[in-house]
Amino acid sequence: MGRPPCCDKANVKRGPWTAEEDAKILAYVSRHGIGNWTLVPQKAGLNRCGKSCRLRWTNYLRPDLKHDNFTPEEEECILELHRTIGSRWSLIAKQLPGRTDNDVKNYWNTKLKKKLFNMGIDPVTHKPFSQIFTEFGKLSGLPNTINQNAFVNTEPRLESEPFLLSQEVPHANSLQMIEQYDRTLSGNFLGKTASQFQVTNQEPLQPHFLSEISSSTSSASISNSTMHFGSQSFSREPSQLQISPSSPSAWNESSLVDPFLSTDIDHKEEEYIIQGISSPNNSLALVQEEIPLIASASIIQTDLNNTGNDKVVVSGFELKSEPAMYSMEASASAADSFVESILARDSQMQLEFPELLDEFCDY
DNA sequence: AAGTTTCGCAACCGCCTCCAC
DNA sequence: CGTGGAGGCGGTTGCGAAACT
Repeated sequence: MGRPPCCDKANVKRGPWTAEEDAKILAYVSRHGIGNWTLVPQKAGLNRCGKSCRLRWTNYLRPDLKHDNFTPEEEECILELHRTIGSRWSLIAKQLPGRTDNDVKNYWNTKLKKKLFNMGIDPVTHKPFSQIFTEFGKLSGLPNTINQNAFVNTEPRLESEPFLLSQEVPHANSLQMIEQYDRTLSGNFLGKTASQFQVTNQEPLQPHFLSEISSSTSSASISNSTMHFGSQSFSREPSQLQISPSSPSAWNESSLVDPFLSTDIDHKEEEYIIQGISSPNNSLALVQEEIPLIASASIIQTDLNNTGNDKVVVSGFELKSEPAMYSMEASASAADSFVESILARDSQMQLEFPELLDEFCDY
């Protein structure tokens, strides 16, 4: 039944191809074109599996292939397409003339994945790690200190000193149009003034992509001297820090699920409205008026371990310049209808079923 | 200069769908 | 209609080159 095997799998040659073998494939294809690859080894005089011949041709010998480095435009296209459709390398490669799915896959695995990781972005979801951990903390009910301490919060902190938060200038990067802020502030915030604690933070800011803004700005903005995080806002009353709980309706229900309920931890995790925040030193203020900031989220935790220190995690994006459109715009116009339909579908789903897309389409 | 580690990428592996038999 | 190979694809590996110690 079925077809006969294309070759004697046990006795075909494997491993690197020689120039002579390459020449045989090239000669065969130039004479007969591409057809049934199972016949190629026999007709071209090669002791190789037909599948291996096809791979050698499509990934290396094809005359239309580029063998030079990926351009910044190609890189941005890969990033944007991967963010949208995930690791569908063949679809991504179709948008990059002269590149194979293997090229794109290798470039992703060796360069882009690390690049994103170093920028504080999860290469799978393309979201900032801090956002993922925050969301995970809310979903699982884990106290967020665990998440932050484990993955994000490595900054040194001094407590019971005046509030300080420096704003370092990040390094330049071609993809970088905005800067991400992820900061954990420590101190006993509730009922305290800024002079009663200090937060230092000298870490360079992490760059981030414009694409993340769209999903995060709906609840965040900054205007003049007030920074708003959803229902929370920071204003600049001199030398005063006031953080007060929002109304109970603003509490995140899921965050109240505490896996450690059986312990003696006094679980007070909740969301707050931050009515005021300021610094005794304007040059080191958390928010300086002249910096355009688009914030994404903030989590405040009160003294989960009765250490006398509350924690505030602030995430935001500083718009560095007028955002140029990604090369995706150009490439999409030339994209084949399949990819376009996927992108259109995802956009439509994002509008109609954002929860579904977040949950099931995190490639 | 030699040894070790990391990087880059070609090639292979294994799974899935399609389709010839 | 069932079987199993071809073709396609994404994931992984192995090895030579480059970088580092």
